[in-house]
Amino acid sequence: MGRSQPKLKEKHWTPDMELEIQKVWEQEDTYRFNPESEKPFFSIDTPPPYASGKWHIAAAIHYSQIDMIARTQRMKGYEVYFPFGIDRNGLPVEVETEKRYNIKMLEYPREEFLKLCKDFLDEAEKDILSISKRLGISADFKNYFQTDSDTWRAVTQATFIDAWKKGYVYVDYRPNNYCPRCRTTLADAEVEYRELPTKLVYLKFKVEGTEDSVIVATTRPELLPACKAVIYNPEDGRYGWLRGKILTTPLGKHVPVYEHPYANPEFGTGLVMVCSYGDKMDVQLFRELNLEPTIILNEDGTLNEVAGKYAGLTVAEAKELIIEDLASQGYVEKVEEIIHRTPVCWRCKTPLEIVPMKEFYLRQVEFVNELESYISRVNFYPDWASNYWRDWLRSISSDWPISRRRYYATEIPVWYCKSCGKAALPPPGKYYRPWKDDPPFDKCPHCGSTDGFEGERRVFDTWMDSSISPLVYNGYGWNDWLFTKLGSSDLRPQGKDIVRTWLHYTFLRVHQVLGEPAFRHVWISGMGLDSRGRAMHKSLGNIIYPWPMFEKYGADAVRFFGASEAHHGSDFRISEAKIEGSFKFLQKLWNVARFISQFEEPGGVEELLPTDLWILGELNRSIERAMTGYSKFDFFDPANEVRTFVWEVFAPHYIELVKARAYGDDISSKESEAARWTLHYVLKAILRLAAPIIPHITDYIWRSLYGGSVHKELFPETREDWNTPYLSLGEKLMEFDSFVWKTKKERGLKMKDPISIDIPSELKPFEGDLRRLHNII
RNA sequence: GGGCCGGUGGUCUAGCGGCUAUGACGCCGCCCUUACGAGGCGGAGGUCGGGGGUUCGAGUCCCCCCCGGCCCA
Repeated sequence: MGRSQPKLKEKHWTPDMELEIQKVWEQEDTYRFNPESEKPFFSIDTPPPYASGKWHIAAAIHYSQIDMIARTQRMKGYEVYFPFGIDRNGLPVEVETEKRYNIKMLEYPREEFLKLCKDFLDEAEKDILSISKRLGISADFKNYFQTDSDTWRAVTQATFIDAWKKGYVYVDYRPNNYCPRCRTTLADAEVEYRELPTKLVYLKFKVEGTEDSVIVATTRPELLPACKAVIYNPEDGRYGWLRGKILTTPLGKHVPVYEHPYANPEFGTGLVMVCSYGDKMDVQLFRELNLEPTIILNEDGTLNEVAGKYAGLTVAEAKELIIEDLASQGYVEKVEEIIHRTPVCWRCKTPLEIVPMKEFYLRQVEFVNELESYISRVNFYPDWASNYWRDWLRSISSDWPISRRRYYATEIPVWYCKSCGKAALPPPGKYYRPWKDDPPFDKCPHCGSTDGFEGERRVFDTWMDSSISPLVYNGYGWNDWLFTKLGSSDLRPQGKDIVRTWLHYTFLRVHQVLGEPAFRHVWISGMGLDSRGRAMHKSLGNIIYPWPMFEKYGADAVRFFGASEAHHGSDFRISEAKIEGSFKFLQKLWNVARFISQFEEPGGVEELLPTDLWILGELNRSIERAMTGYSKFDFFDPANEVRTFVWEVFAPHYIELVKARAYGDDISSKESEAARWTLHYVLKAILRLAAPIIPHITDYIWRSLYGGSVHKELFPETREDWNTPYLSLGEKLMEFDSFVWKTKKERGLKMKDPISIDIPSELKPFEGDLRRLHNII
């Protein structure tokens, strides 16, 4: 009869069954990348997650979506290179290490501090790797990358040496964002802004040669010793009479007055003090007005001897004291408490200062036009996401300061000749640590001296490492054979929040190395928010952690939720109730498969009945819609299409209609075979269609019923011969089912009780199946 | 202050000038029907962010504003 015990024994799908299938994947090495493959390659520039703190569910969902991209491309016939990396460089680990051991990095032996950082990273890394594996990420975890490995750092240094030779690197002394806590220069891209309370102090300035005085409002009275001018807006009628006048500051210094549009008439009194340097505007004004800056800050954020009696104090201390002093001398008109938009360090949130320092710069201003031309050569998903990058490119006005006065990062590979002082660079290819190692040469290339060298102690901005990920992953600098095959990565997946850093710097660096766009595809995702639409933060207590979700519902439920919640690119809200809802769908799919698994799959079929052709037509339509979503790396439509098809159409209508036929009681074997063949055909198509999104349950079912792995299959294709006129009757058919069920309920009949009811003439083709289902007499 | 994206029942979503605005999840009743940690039937719930305008007719086109997110100044 073709009917037996279900091949799927378990009555329910449970999360621990995912672990079984993961074990099989590991043993089989199911996702192994074969560099010798004849298939076209597709390589993904996996974002290396930072090894610190715990992952929350939004990060897990983000990575599961990236995994869906990899799986999609495999099922489209590509040989997919899906590396995995862990980001371990930079400030966060230093800050964490300082906190954990209650030490200060700069007062701690460098070598030992690095060791403490490494221990911390090794530990944090484990959590990320285990979550990623539990999610079913099909990346290569056996050969994962670390951004602090000798290999990676050697490539970072090699690309720097390359840039140096090409003239893209220079050293300059200029005012920069400076974090007094981390004691390092920061790039514009690393600056964040906070609304912080501060004091707005109204100070009295005398107008020289008159008895008049004017009031200047400032949030930075402690910079008064470095005040070099006062400005007002040319539109501001109150101050026209000040043109060309000299003011005397409360400290007795004489400063000129200028008209300048930067002065905001609405702020304070409309008169603005120009100091070196209160903010970015001051930097600009010193340049434009050709003023001579006076440096008032030390590297540790305290004031220097220029500040006179305030020397040695921190900015905050000096501010309080100077307000007090000036007030007692009658110079303070009033003090207001205001909320001020303050630049802070992206990592430690300390308010930044502007301090001139000698730093290495990588040229980017001169590349902006070429980079912008890449926007039209690269596919963005969603397409409007390219705006994020375009806007940033158009706002770039200065080069990238790449040197940092930190420890846990890639060292700048430069030695300075003790005789002539000039910089000497080693040959590329090795990892160099100039602060502790001797240079690989003993003669100065500039002056020929053999007096020895001083090693550079500074390190690179961590984005110098991250920005070459598509090169390092693919073999550049360590496996030429692989890199020749793969080139730079094909696709960059990342969040929208790091476009100005990771995406921009990558395009810049790869352009400088290869002279072409880093990627063909850029996939920018939205942010995962809590159920009320807020970002998840420790301080809000709204973080959902992944492990409890895995234990209750499994990775596939989390993944399916992540795919079905929102279209790609928009922010999405995460709630446990919805993950539970996804789990219910998996249950439904399991039971559908379990039901079908009791029937032998016929080797072929002679003739299909109208009901069979109808569902195959529906399947065609679902495949088409799902594939449109997959082609845009948007998993919303595929997930919802599969769910709707299985839950709303296939299970409640088709399966019910052909159940009797499939069982084969009182029916010709030909007709029974048609039903059984169709059931299996549809199930196989559905499993393949859903496999990238829910890889565990689909593979478990596939292996149990058909052998081999669903992940070695290609996507199902539509078939023209399934597009029959029966498809257009589907809606009527399902409406009629509901009508009969409703009528039986109204008449107090049980579902299998016989009923006398007219079948609409247009549904005559389905008459046999309808009569058997509803017991129509 | 500027840019980008979005704003359709609690949540997600269809809609892309034309009948009383889709569907799902969730919620509330009633029922039980051997693939089903399910299912069936019914129900509540929406000023389509607000205001103007174009049109015979607007979630749907135009303008202004408001709100949210991200980015920038």
